[in-house]
Amino acid sequence: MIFRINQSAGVPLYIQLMEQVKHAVELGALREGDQLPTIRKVAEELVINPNTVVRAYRELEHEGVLELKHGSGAFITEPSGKRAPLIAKAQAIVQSAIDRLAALGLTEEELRRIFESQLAQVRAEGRMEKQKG
Amino acid sequence: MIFRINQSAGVPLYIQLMEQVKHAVELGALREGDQLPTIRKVAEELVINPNTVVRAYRELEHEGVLELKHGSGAFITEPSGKRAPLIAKAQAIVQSAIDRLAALGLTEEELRRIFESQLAQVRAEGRMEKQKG
DNA sequence: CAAAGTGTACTATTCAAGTAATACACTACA
DNA sequence: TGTAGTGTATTACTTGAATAGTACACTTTG
Repeated sequence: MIFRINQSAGVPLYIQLMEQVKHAVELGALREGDQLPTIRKVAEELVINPNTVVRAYRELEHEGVLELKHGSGAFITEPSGKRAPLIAKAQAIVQSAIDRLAALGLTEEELRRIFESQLAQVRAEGRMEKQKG
Repeated sequence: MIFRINQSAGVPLYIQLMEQVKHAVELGALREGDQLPTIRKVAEELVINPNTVVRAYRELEHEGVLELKHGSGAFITEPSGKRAPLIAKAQAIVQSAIDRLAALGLTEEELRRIFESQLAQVRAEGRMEKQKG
């Protein structure tokens, strides 16, 4: 598991970390029992404070995604679920769309704004699932 | 111009407002000379503090997107540019992708994570334009 | 058993976002 | 000319994110 964070995104770092772990689990890249990188190691690699990583891990534990074992490490507890193929399919769709958009010469910022705008549209129309399943 | 904000998104409200104005300009929905809703009106509609709106508008002014005219209002200064058709095309691509994804029964959160993950991918590979043009 | 590596627990501090309330200054318009 | 509606300015406060540093407790491994 390799984390990528964006310091200037406005989104709290611990949220970014949480999202990435969740995504890896949803995709099946992380499975039940897998060990996550150490709090200290993550903090060191990303040059952020260990407390920030602690916060992310602890919230994930609270949500039942992983388990923190005192003295030994953080381990995934949530089974990858049957949705993994669905997520993989969705990922393919997104990838092809982003590829086309990148080829058009769009900026990341422009792309983000378009994405948010369209998402808000779908949300407002109630066409988006609110809970898994 | 109608604003939509998401209080629980983690993204600062003034940033959300800025992004939406920029997007409207990029898309050509807002043109040079168009007046934006009043600071007080926006604050009232969204039930947020006027200072937050002021901040968004002021930063947009600083970026040259709009002009604040004391006593009269906020007006777009930036021409819509030749990129409008490009943005419109991009928007169509995104819309069709999101429609397909929504139909799959994906959650907004799942979709966001997939989007961020793929975007990070493209960014890391340097396949994304960094400046307009 | 000892040491290294892990998570846990504190306290203090800094910074940005957002709220709240008030007063002021300029402009458009009847 | 006045008044309503606009942006401007200021001060104070609350909250959450993130940093910084230190000490402690548990587990694994040699």
